[in-house]
Amino acid sequence: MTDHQYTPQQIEKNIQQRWEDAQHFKTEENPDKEKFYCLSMFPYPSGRLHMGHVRNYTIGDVISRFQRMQGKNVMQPMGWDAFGLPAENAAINNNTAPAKWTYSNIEYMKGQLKSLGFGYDWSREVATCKPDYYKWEQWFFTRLYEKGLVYRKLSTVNWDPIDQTVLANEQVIDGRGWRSGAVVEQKEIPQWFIKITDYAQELLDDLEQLEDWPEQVRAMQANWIGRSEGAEITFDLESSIEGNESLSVYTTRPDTLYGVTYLAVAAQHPVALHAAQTNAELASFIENEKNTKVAEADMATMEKKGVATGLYAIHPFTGERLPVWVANFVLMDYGSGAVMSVPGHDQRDWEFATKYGLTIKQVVKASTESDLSESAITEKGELINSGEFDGLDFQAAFDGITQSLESKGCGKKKVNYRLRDWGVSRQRYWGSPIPILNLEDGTAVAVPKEDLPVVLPEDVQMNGVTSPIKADPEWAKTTFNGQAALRETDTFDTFMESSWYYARYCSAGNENAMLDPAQSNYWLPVDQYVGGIEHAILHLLYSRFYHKLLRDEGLVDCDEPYKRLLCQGMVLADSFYREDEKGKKTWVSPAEVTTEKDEKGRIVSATWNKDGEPVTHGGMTKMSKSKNNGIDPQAVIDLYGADTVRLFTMFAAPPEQTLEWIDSGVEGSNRFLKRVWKLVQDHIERKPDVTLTFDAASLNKNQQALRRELHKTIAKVTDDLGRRQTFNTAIAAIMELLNHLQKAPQESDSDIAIMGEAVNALVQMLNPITPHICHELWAALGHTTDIESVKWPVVDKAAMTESEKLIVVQVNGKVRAKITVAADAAKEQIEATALSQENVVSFTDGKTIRKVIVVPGKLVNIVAN
RNA sequence: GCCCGGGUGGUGAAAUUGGUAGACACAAGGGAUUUAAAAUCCCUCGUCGGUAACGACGUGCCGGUUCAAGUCCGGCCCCGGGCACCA
Repeated sequence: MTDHQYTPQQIEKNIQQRWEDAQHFKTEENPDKEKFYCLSMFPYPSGRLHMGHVRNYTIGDVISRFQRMQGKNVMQPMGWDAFGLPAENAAINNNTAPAKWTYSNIEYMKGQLKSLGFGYDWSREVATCKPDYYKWEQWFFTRLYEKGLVYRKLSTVNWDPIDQTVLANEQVIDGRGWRSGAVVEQKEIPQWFIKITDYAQELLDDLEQLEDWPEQVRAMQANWIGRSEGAEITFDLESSIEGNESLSVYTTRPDTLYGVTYLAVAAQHPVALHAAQTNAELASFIENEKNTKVAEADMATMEKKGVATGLYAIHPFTGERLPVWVANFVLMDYGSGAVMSVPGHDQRDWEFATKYGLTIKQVVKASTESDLSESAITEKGELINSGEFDGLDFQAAFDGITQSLESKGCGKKKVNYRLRDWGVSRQRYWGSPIPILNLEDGTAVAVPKEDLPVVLPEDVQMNGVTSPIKADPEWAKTTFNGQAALRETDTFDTFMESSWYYARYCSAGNENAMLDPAQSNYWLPVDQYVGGIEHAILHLLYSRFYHKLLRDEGLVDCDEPYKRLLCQGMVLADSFYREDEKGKKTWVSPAEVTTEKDEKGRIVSATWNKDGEPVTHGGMTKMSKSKNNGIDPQAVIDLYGADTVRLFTMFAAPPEQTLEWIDSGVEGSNRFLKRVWKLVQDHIERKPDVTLTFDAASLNKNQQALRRELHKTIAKVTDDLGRRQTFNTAIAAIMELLNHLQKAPQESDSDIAIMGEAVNALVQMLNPITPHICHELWAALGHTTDIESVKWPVVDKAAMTESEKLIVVQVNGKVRAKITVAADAAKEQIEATALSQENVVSFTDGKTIRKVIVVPGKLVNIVAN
């Protein structure tokens, strides 16, 4: 017998304990059942769950429980993205070791996840900082190394000259080291790269398969990959430089070749460096550029600057002498680090040419009146001043000129990508060691499989400057085939761990292999992935890349890791601040503010509870530390229970939109659950006979209407939770149903029987969203089987059919009357009824009826004038 | 600059295939119950006019297609996100 009061805290604790004891959410491969793999992005164990986590994981749990109730074999795992810089910082601040801090956070947050009732299979839990996880990542990296997909090259890092250490980008604040305050320098050190560019085309092409991904994410990935079609063109130099007789450029506009009036190279280009040896002005320009890159890297519209090298190249078709310039807008790491400049048809080249008095030549006809002294003509069009190619359109000119270049051996079509290879070296401590040995003879080898994992020591002292494995000279020392060797002391980018965790869940704990294909091929691809939009590019792209690497290693057999993707929106809350004389804002937590509202409900004034003095309302902003407006989920769970938090989170906005956290809205959600509780308890108190049935044919009008309402709701909720994933409208439909049920009289046996049908369905439909209260009510309704293992309510089509329909009557598109007609009424009859309506008559009076449109079951539109 | 989203009551939103704009909820106002409060229940709630029935207007702006437009098309304004000297 259940309580008359809804007491979420007690109910929730009991059921969570039962789930845990019974290992209720543990899953195994079962070929007889359709599988469903639902994955939420695993959290970084920062200490406490925030509202963003709650939203993310509630969405995942609702989908999981819904799919479970569709009879599928649902796996929903959870783990920890446990490596990363914050642990190092926290360790220093708390005088502990990153490992200890991380493990205790995991412990706490795991408890929080359980208190929200998420149905995770904890037997598959992974923590990426554990050797049994990163061992396989290291092994896989050595496989890639052997396949030639990994290479080492010099690459730039942020260098703190006082601390003598490498800084991560987030440790550089306004160009200075976060701890030392020293001006950060750029330094070149050898780092490891994985050849993601080898897969650029496939990563681009396969985006088309991802029909169930948000369009936005696909567009962002396509932009990031940045494919462009053009030509590589080689210009002979007038005189050779250090054995090089030519200069190669990349262009997407080979059609404008006749408009080239100069070439431009990057400051780091070998040609530039060579010329600088005998050109002091150029040398200082190059030196200056080095510094500018550091201090003004974010300047979006930097002035176009350059210096002539004094060198000349020869136009492959006209033989003209083209001066070679060094320009600050040419990027060394895109294309070949050199461009052909067509100031007549490229705005950037035009600005540069105008500034330095270089020739501007028109070779494409302008469609409108354009003046080359105003700006470049960038549209594509018919060629002029281009010798034999005059009169060709863009495509014909593109093809003709590249073919001609190719036959002369000085050019060819080329596809370029914006995407760069993935640099995976980090000079941090709290990450997986890179499994490479540097031998005395200067060569590098992969750590042999039997010596893996290269274990990261966990019991360390952090000094805040140098990584403990770099600070300890002994750690790196080892041998390889009798030869002295030094271990790599850099660690992997943490994206390495998060790129394959989804697959490891399928074979979690396997000590003999990274993945067991029998398991991964049963579960993969992930059917539903849920996470934040902030991972739209890097994580999702690296992860897709890694999946293809796993496929090519024979560990998985599908092409893409995530079938359907849902990116949830941010969680916002009111923010409040106080400004001092200097304009510095101090943010006050909304939990400590009392607000006054006008009759429209808008905040007109706010005071800080601590001193009773006013604070300014800063509007609804993303919950963040900087705005001090984070709402602690734990406090809300303690007050209202997890079900209320889950319900509000899913109801207040569609999942991909921003969610405004409103206390009164949370109360409203709690109110709804209390009403559900009361409705079901009232029904139970009528002591309904479980065998009580009704004869569908002999129901009165109101009873029929109620059943119609119920079955329409079942159809809508099923579609909203499954196909549409608009959880907010599913909940609205259930609320509407509750409103109807509350008003339904309970006089006859058939009244009670219909109510029984309805409350059972309602509890089932609500279960994915608020599982605790639903499990409790389900048991109270006398069921002994688990609510999630019984069949999802089925739509009774007969109950949905209406004998009469409400039809809207419009005159010239405006509603003038509403009529009720028999569902099978003939068109003519509907038309006649519509035309006889008093209001319709008055609006058509004196007019001629031109046309009558009848949309069966919906509306009649009478066109008259 | 380029590429995606989006703009609907006091507020969050709904309207799925072009067919009753504002479901559901929050806030607000009024009432019942109560010694009182909380809780609960009932009513009103886009704007303007009207006691009402009802009417006019109304989905960022201008125009178009259509019997019918929040929804489709063209142009513009504003907001959010992503990318950006990418040749």
